[in-house]
Formats: sequence, structure tokens, C-alpha cells
Amino acid sequence: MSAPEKKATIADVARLAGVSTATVSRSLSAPAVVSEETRARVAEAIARTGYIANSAAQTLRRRRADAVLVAVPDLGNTFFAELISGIEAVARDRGVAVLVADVPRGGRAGVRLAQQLDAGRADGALLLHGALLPGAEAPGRDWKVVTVAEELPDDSGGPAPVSHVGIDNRAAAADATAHLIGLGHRRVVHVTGPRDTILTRQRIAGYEAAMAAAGLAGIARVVPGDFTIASGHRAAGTLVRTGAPPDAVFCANDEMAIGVINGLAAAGLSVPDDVSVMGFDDIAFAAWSNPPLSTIRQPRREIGGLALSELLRQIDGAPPAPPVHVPYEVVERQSARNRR
Amino acid sequence: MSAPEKKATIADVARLAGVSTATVSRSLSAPAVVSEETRARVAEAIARTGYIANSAAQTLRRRRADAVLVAVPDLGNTFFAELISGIEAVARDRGVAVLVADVPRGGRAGVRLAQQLDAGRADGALLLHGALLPGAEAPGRDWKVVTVAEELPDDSGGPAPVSHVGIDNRAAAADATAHLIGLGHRRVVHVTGPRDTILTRQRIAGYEAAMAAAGLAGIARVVPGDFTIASGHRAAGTLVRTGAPPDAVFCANDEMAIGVINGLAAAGLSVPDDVSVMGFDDIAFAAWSNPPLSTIRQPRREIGGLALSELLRQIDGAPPAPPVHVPYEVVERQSARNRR
DNA sequence: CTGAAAGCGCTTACAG
DNA sequence: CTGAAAGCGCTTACAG
Repeated sequence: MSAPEKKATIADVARLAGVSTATVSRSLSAPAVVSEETRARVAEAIARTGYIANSAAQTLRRRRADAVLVAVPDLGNTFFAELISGIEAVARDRGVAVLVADVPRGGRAGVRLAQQLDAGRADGALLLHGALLPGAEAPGRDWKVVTVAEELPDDSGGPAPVSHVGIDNRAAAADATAHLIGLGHRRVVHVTGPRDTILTRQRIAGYEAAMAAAGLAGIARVVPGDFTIASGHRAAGTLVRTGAPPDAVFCANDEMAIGVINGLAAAGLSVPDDVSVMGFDDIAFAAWSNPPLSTIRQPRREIGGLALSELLRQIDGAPPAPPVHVPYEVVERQSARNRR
Repeated sequence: MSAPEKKATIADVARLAGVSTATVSRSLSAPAVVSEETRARVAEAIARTGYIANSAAQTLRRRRADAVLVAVPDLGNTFFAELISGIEAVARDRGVAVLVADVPRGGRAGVRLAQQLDAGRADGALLLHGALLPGAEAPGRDWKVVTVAEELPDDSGGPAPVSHVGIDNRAAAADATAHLIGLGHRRVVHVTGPRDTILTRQRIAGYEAAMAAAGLAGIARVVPGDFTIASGHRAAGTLVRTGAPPDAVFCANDEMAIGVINGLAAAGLSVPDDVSVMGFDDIAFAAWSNPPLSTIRQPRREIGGLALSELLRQIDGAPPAPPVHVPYEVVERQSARNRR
């Protein structure tokens, strides 16, 4: 029972139990097919040797790594971190390993992912942003891929026909905007995510649709951001310096909303007294910011878990499921309120 | 150049190039030893077939996975997420894969880690908290392990003799406390991290040492937290309701400091006017909280990168390096100021 | 500089 | 219910 000198192999176990390696293998993978007595002898030999099957040998033989790759644009971002946490929870449950690749947005690291997949290191990939694999290539190769939270754009910029789990970003952005309009605000501006991503386009589209539906298309205004707190702060500066002052600001994520509140305060504007602000995501800090942030809640852990489940289904041979939208929620806190 | 029907193997490449598989293998791993002409033929065959070596076969043969495991207590915590980001950056550089295991604090998931290591899925592990492997066992088995940011406790509760990269937590906590005392505060209280972790003990020790050095041992007070914002909020409530009101609060992380500021505000106390507050870590939100948080900065990405470098050295056969302390920094912002 | 051959540690038809 | 044997795709002494 003490630590063995050398790592035990299946042959060691077989020898000790007086059976063939095939029988040891079967005891582990299909115990029902092995006689009870034999199974007991094998179990004891395994316990004695501390045997753990070598995963490289299993992978080579079974042609399955029991591992998935998750590609994320920014691990430092709490949104992604929690998505991964949800992924990890089901991975643990299903006995699959999780390989993480931090792929900076805009970087050309898609090739690294492709290599890992081609090398058989992982059986499939979860893509946490839409610019990781060359859009056209992914569905062509026989990689199993599901996109998470953000879709993969096809050649025309719309969502590619790849399995996907996430909320309906366009609808959610429209709801957030409508919420602000419902509060009596008219000059609602939108601070966007990083340029040229499908996520950003979808949220802009939702914002514009809601403005148009309220007859406010003429005063719709979009200010660029990049999901960082600092970009929200900068956007607030831009808003204060140019154009008519906004009644409300809808930000494409919570970090930018926090930056906007901060930037507005620096310019002497108070939230929500002078300007209402809404974020997106409902990260942990949202509830504790000052004032607490009204936002859109995405069930991050659930999204991550569902996405892995779908990927595992595909790895098991099921055909790719069509994209699924999970429900989101408008959460009202104190950063947005009725127009005075 | 188009996607092949079946994944190409080394044998396909060899056939196409008219050489043996051994030569293909050498062209890839030791090109200098192969004639230029042969190398060119092999290179072309590789390009034509889109060959990528199967990693399971390589791992099995070389007895090396070129992968490391990183065990983290809470992926949703930005502190850990950035540590991993630093790890990933050097992993990418060195061509090693990163397996992440989210191991909830207090969970008994150390066994899962051990299995992954024993199965040869990874060549070593980076432990991001001190309760992941049974302390006594880790150094005994021939696992390559380096602890990151938080040490592994030995049987007596002190740091185990395992390679480690992080700041000197005791000294940093003492510096933070001394900083507050230097500002004129006397009733400085400490809100701790989760009970029974070595990190928590070290920071408490630093706090107590600084209080004692200032002749304030008699009024030292420690309030339990668990690194969550909510626990900081609760701690503030405790402080306000019981005992003498504090002049200053030193929190074991930034999240709790944000919670404390929030909780103090709820009780009608303003930071820093009524109470000074310091955090620990300097997460991204610290600079943008209201007021901006004075804290201790840990170079997270650097710590992660150094830790992986050390682990890789050990995997390459070098003896374990002694623990290394990287420099930290007291960052003064607006949440702490001179006593009125 | 190159090839033939063994072997890394498993799993799985195939027989019995 | 069990074993002998082939084979997954590489790498690496060993010869030449």
C-alpha cells in the first residue's frame, strides 16, 4: 500500500493477480463480463500496486483523449473565468480533462488550437470567443466544436452554423435598452465591446432595434469600448465632452459600466441622479459597485456546463445540435432609475 | 493542401517522401542530423499531408506529456485567473499544454489531481493553494510540484519544503499594517482569509507582528472572512456592532476590502473619512473602487510565469529550487489616509 | 546520414 | 469468462 518504486503497469497487475492483461483491462472497463472471483483478485492487485492506467496508452489505443480544449480570449476576465468554472464542474463529473488556452483577442493563435486538436490532445473544443478559428475552416475539418456565449461569424458576418450555447445577445441588449427607455430616458447611448466581433454587432443591433422601436433611432448613439474598465472611463469622457449629454448609458459589459460610472463621477455627474447606467453580465462585483449595478444576468456556469455537455455528445457521435439560447434576466439595482 | 480524408500519420509522410519513419521523426526532432535534401523532401511531404504528430503516441514513447496541471481553488476569483494567465503565457512559449482543475477549497479533490499525475496526463503540477494534496504525500511521491502564491503546509502547519514562488505574505501583511499605523491609526483590525489555511496564518502573523512592534498588541483584533466580498460586508457589520470602532481595517484580499467599505457605508461610516481600509492583491477592480483601494500589489502574471518555469526545470531533471519570494509593493490610493 | 526493429502501455476483436 | 496477439503512432538505440 506504500508508494511503489516504479509506476505499476497493467502487466504488473496481471502478473500479481495471475491473469492476463486483457482481463485486467476488462475488469476495469467492463467488470460485468469478468467473473466475480477474478474481479476480486484483480481489484486486490490493483490496490496493492496502486495501479493507474497510463492515459497516453489509452488515448493511443482508444483514439480518444477524454480531454477538451477551451479557448478563451482573456482568462483575467471574471466572465470567462466563471464560464470555465461551469465547464470544469461537468468535466470533473464526466471524467474529462480540461485544457485551457488563453488566446488573446486579435492574436493569430487559432493555429495553436488547431494543432492541439489535430495532435489528438483533445477530442473537441469549446470556443469562448468568435475569432479563434478561421471561420470557414472550423466546420470543414472534422473538429468537434461548440461556441460558448459568443458565436463564430460566418463569411457574411452572421453566426456560423456551429453548435452554440449562450443567451440571445441581440434580444438581451434590446431588453436592456428598452428597460432604460421605459424608465423615461430618451438619450440612451450604447458603449460597445471590442470592434469587429459578432458579439458587439449583436448587442449594437439589439440596442438600435430598441431605440428604433421607441422612435428614437434619430438620437441613437454608439461609443466604442473594448470591455475594459478603462475603456468605460474613457467613453464617459467622450460622452461628457461631445454631443448632447446622455440620459442613460447601456454598456456592453459590467466592467465598462463601472468605468463609465467612475468617469461620469469625475466629470461631476452622479449615477443614477444625473445619468442612469446599465451593464451586462452581472459579474460578482456588479452587486457591490457604488451604486449597485443594474444589468443583464447571464447564467455563466450553466452556459459553460451545457456547452460541454453538448460537445461531449458530439464526441460520442451525436450530430451537432442547433444553437441553443438559455434564458437571461434583467436585474434592476440602483444604477438606473426613473428620469426625474 | 486541402483537408485530408484521414488524419495523416508518420507512415504516410514517410511513404510520400520515400524515406523511413525514423527519418521523418528525425527531421522533426533533430533536423541537423538529416541531410538537407532529405529534409526538404520530408518537409514537402509534411506540408502536403498536413501531418501533425500524434501526441498520445509521442507521450507514450517519450514518457513525457508536455503538459502541466494547474490546480486552483476558485477559477471565478480574478486573482487566480490572472495567475493562470501568466502561466499560460509561458506555456504557450514553451509548447506545453495547460490542464486546469478547479478544486473547490475544502473539497477532497486532491485525489483527482494525484490520479491525473499518476496517469501521466501531466508531467507536473502547479498548486495554487495549500490544501490540494495531502501535505505529507506530495513530496514523497515523485511528483514534480511547485506551489504558487500559497505554500503547502507541512505537518506542523509551517511551509512544506516544496518549490514555491510567491511573495513573502507575512512581511507584506506586516507592511500593510505598519502603513496603516504610520498613518496614525491605532485600532487597526484585520479581516482574515479562510480559516486554517497557511496563507491566512501568515498574514495574521504579519499583522500581529506589526501591531506588537508598535506596542499595539493589546488592541489587536482579528475578524474572520473567507475572501468573498460578502464576507467583507459581514465583517464590517461585526466590527460596527461589537467592540470599539476601528480606526482602520486591513483585509486579507481586495474583494473583502470592497465588501468592508460597502458594509461600513451601510452603517453610516465613510472610508477614508471615518475609517481607513487596505486590501491585498491589487486586482483590476481595486483601482476603480469607490474610493480607490490602497492595497498590496502582487505581480500575479510574473508569479505564474516564474512558477511554471521552475516546474519545467524540474521536469527537465533539475533538482527542486528553494522557495523564491518575488517583490510586492504597497500601493497607496484613497481608501487609507492620515488619522484626523 | 539512414533504416529495420523493438517497445512505450494499453484495448479489442478473435478464438476457445 | 479468459487469453494470445495484433496494433494504436510514435522514437530511439543499434547497425551499417
